[in-house]
Amino acid sequence: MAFSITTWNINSVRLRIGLVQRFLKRAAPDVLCLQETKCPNDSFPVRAFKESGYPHIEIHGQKGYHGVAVISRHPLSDIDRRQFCGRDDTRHIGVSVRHGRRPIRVHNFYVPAGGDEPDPEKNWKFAHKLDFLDEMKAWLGEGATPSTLLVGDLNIAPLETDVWSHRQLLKVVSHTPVETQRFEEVRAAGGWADVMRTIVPPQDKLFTWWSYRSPNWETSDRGRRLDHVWASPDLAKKATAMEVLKEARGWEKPSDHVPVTVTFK
DNA sequence: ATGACGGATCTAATCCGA
Repeated sequence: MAFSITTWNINSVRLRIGLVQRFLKRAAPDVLCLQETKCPNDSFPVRAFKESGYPHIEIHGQKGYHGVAVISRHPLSDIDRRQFCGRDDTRHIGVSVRHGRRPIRVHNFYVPAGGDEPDPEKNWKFAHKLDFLDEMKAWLGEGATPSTLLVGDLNIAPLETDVWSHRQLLKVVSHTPVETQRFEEVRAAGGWADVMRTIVPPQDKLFTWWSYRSPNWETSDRGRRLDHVWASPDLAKKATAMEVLKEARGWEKPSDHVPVTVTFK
């Protein structure tokens, strides 16, 4: 039985509920993981998702900033809303999806962006980002649990081909060596496979985000791969397809991130 | 090197994103 999952930083779920519905009608994933919902739990557009055929909804939101949600065709259980770095942020939700013989555990993350200055001494946001990654590593390390996925906006572009210019972004937050090394440590500690890169070879450029600040985002194509799908090895072996819906960046009033969908057999 | 845009918020100017 095939299973598909989408991760999408939506940058306000209420503002873009129409775009999300359009996407669901077209791509019809089993599970949709959203980040930056920017929406308190009591004003989440639950009804719109139910009308789109997604009755199972678990949210972890707050007013104004951050916020994650899992939207599913299948029942969800064992909900975990974890705090990181002792802060009352809404950057994680874990669920188990009832599907096939054994449930699929899904962790949906919104890793801190890290601010402008890539120096933890001068910039507390960057220090927070590094601490957050260390805490992810400690919590999810010690080998991946089978049948588990970790998706989300991890706010790091790890490979040279995950940015439009490796050389020009080495000192830009999201692609600095301290971040890309940390990213790799978290991935390796958990035994996760970078599924997008098992489908698209590492030598090919692959982006999921294009800045709002470039009016000609498509022709200049100065993107980064900030959104990720990681899988435990047993699931990674079953990945059959991956789509980055670049077209969504050109929709009316778009998010600056596009949806990433992976299908498993 | 800077600034370019866009969203949320006690709807005006400020913080934040990456």
